[in-house]
Amino acid sequence: MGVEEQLRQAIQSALEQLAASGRLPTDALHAVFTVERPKAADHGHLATNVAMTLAKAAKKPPREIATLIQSILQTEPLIEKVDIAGPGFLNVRLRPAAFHQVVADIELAGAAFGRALAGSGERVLLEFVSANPTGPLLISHGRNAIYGDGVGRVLEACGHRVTREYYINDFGNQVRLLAESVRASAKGLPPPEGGYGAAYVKILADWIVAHAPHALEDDAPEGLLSRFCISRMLEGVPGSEELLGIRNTLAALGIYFDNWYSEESLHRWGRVEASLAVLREKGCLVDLDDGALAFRAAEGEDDKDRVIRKNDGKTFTYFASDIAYHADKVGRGYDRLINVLGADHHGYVARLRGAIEQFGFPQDHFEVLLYQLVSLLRDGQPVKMGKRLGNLITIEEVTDEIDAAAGRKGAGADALRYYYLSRRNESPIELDIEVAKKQNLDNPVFYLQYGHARLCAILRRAETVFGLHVPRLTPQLAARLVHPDELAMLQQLGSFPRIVQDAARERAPHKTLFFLQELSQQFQSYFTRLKVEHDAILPQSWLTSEQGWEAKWDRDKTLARLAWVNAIRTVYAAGLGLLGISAPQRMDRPPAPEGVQETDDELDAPAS
RNA sequence: GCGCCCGUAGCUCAGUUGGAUAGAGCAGCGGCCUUCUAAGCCGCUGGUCGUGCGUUCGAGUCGCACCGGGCGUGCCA
Repeated sequence: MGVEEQLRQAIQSALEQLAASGRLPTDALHAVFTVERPKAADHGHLATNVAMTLAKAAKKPPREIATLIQSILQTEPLIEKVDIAGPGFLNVRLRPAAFHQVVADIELAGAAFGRALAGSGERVLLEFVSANPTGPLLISHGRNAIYGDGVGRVLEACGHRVTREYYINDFGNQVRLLAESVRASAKGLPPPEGGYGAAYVKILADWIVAHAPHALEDDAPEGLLSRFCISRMLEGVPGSEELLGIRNTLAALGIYFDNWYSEESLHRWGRVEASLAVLREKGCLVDLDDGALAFRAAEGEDDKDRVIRKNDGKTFTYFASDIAYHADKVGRGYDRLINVLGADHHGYVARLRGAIEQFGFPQDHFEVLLYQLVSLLRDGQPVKMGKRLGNLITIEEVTDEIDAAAGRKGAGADALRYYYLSRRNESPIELDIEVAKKQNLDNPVFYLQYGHARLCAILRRAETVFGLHVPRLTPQLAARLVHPDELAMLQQLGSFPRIVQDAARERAPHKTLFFLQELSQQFQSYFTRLKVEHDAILPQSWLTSEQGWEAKWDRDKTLARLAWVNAIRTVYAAGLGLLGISAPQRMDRPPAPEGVQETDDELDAPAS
């Protein structure tokens, strides 16, 4: 348990005592208050506003309530001092032992530290990405993929059972247009009106000519040619650098789906008609005068009728499929349905909600997580990107370049994940493609990973050079952990479970990222300071070069710090795991760029 | 017109169900490597939190109005 939770419990029991003795009203027990680390160091380790939030209900001035609570808290063995400040804040100083407890929790839980107990959660269907398989995944799709997966990971950490699902729009007009564009390309003709003209269409066409030429003879809308096109878009064209396939692109980002759900199958199995029959039964279908069929949501759900079948009497809109699809989701018995959509779809949410309600699913368990769109720039200029235009920027185009700059496969995926997860989903993003590709060793994601690698390096060196394994933090060793920075970091580690829960509850994986950023900063600052102060964790050569150095060596302090380092490393790795960012055990110093020392010469060189 | 999202340092963004003197990264300037990884550390510079009212002990945070930007308001997906 972190110190925040310990203090929270102490306050709660203090309130119980005060209520029992009649010094506070009984509703004080339900007080809502914060326990937080104050920004100013002289405000102690923790501060709470409990006296202020109670003032109204207790009909007493905040400082008077604060005095009551103070007198009880001061008897707590782990509390050193309690001050009353300002309008009624309680500032609390803790004894070092209060901070040490979290290490035992981390030792016990290991990589599972921060996760909530299993079994307490819900069965969640998380639908995300679901990009049309009529083109490769673009950099803008990356936000959906990475945000959705981040939400999934953090929900899982809180005990929910998450099923990740990708809805494949393999039916209808866009698929037909892709197939026709491929057919045209195979014949050396330009794409049809509204068709696809990007380079990948040619690659698709070449593959089909080489491996399935008979498909070109099939003119049916959902026929062989469409099927081949979709499967190649999903699985990739073997040997092609440009058409890796959506599934492989996602895998390279560390994103895996449990289900790939076909829209076409809904039609093939009559699920669309079946779900419409249910709606007809409920009386929420409307036959329009021109022959079209529309859905009318319950009062207050949506503002107009939405067409399901066009006025030709036979062509279904995408909404028809979505009704059937969501009816199916409801039927599969999940506790919660979550859809991740770009903000450009938000006008669609009301009708979807209206339809789901008709299938008897509780409204407050259906969530649509909207993220704001990514607008692309190239050197500061807006880039217009459409699947029918030529200038597509794929995910690989960006990640490959970062891989190359960092000299490591996967660096680009880590960098992209960091980039998208470092913003709230409501925050619009302007992504300059040239800047993104140039992200080099200054990339903030490497800062995080470097911190982890450093921790690993300490533990590795302890073993290989000194034969020291990470010990359990016994009380004897804990007594050697008193450096204020060490205690502050333990405080930070203790808040991790709370951060994870907040991130899950608010569907805000970026909170984990900012937590780690702060942890990294604390550690790397501490690490350098010890070096300067000649108080390194492991014995240094200035010590070991002397005869009988071991007599001067504070072995317990080293051991205590190893336990401490290992606790940080554990939380670090857990946090990176929640972000889907890799946690390298080693990051060797990159070679110094050549020619750096020559730069002055140019300035000093006499003009010739 | 109406609906949703956003507006915080030069740039990119955090800001814990309203808390004390609003933070970080990048960029800029100045320092720190014979010793556990310098992909690092320390310091400095940088703010009318879009504007104005209101709610209260207290507002970047909540309410209203306005300004500015994005998206939506398709029988496209």
